[in-house]
Amino acid sequence: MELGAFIAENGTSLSREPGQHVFRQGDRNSSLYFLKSGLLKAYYLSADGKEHIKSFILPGNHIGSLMASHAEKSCSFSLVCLRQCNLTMLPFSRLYQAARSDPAISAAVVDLLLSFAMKKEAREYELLCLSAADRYRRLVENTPDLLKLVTQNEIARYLGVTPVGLSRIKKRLAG
Amino acid sequence: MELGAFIAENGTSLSREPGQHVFRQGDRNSSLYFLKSGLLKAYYLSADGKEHIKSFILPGNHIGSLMASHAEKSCSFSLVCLRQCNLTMLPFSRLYQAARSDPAISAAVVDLLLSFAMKKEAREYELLCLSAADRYRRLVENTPDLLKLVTQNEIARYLGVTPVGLSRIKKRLAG
DNA sequence: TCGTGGAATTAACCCAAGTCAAAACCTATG
DNA sequence: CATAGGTTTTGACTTGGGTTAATTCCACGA
Repeated sequence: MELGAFIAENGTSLSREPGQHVFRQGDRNSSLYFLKSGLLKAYYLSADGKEHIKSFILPGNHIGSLMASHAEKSCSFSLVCLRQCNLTMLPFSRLYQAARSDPAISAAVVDLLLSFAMKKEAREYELLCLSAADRYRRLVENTPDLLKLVTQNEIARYLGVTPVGLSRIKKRLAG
Repeated sequence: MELGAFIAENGTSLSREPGQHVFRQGDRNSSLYFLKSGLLKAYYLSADGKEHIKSFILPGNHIGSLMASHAEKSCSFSLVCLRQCNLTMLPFSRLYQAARSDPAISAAVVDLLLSFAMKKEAREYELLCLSAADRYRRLVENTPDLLKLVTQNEIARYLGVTPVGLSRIKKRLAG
């Protein structure tokens, strides 16, 4: 992958222990992160202290705050390690600069944004059209491996229900 | 705007009457549409016949099915005119082709995808973290003009509640 | 093997929102 | 005006999920 090579060459490596943050909601962080190994959790913390999980990031995937990178705003979510993580960090600006002169990089950036947009669109669909029970069923079907990596507690907050709620949903589906 | 000029030159114009579709859920349509005037509604129709509104498109904005354009899939939603519409249509492929040779176009495509991704991300946030009442309040604050353009019925399905539900929410907020 | 702490389940209660159906309200048209 | 259409509101009932707190389950280390 072109982009992977570029990031590997130009980015800086970092590693983090479980529980450590890569960045926090409110930070100014306009970098793109590539996860080499480990497991990340991207989450929102609402005013009343409730956690809502935006996504889990598995090795081989990218993450970064678009808002902070492009809208002169601060990060709208936090990024924390659930496992020991090895990442590569690269400022978005450096990537765009490279894209300007190298068509292959440019195409890779388009691909990256595209796959990102499609993921977000799929999630929008699930949150808008499906019930919590349906979302859980889908998760079990599509990414059963994730269930083994994180607690049910976190699955619940990813699906948009409370842990208690998810427990009941499971019971209903099983019964 | 570079991109606007390119689309205007290379795209084909079309117009549609209220109620007519630009494309339907299940279609193979890999074009990007630019709305010159009118009002569009992008919506999902679920298996049990329920409509969920993905977004409203106002003049000056773009819309198209990323899924259909890039994942060899069919459109996951339908696009219909709520008013008389004037659009410009351009196959995504033509855009990418142009982007390969013209850095300005390439940058514009990146911008387009970026703003698209950010919109989707904001919507994901609202659906995941906010209550229906909060989403309604936000809508009233941020896009009050939209309330005048579409029925409350449609606002409800955009917010993820039933028309009856929204009526009650309004009452509660007012009381 | 026993405790200890976190995770998951269960129970009891409440409220928001769905459903269905009826009523009230518009707005345009003949 | 009067009516017919669609839109919004209201009512009565049901249900899914939140909240809190108690209980059970489990994994792990002393």
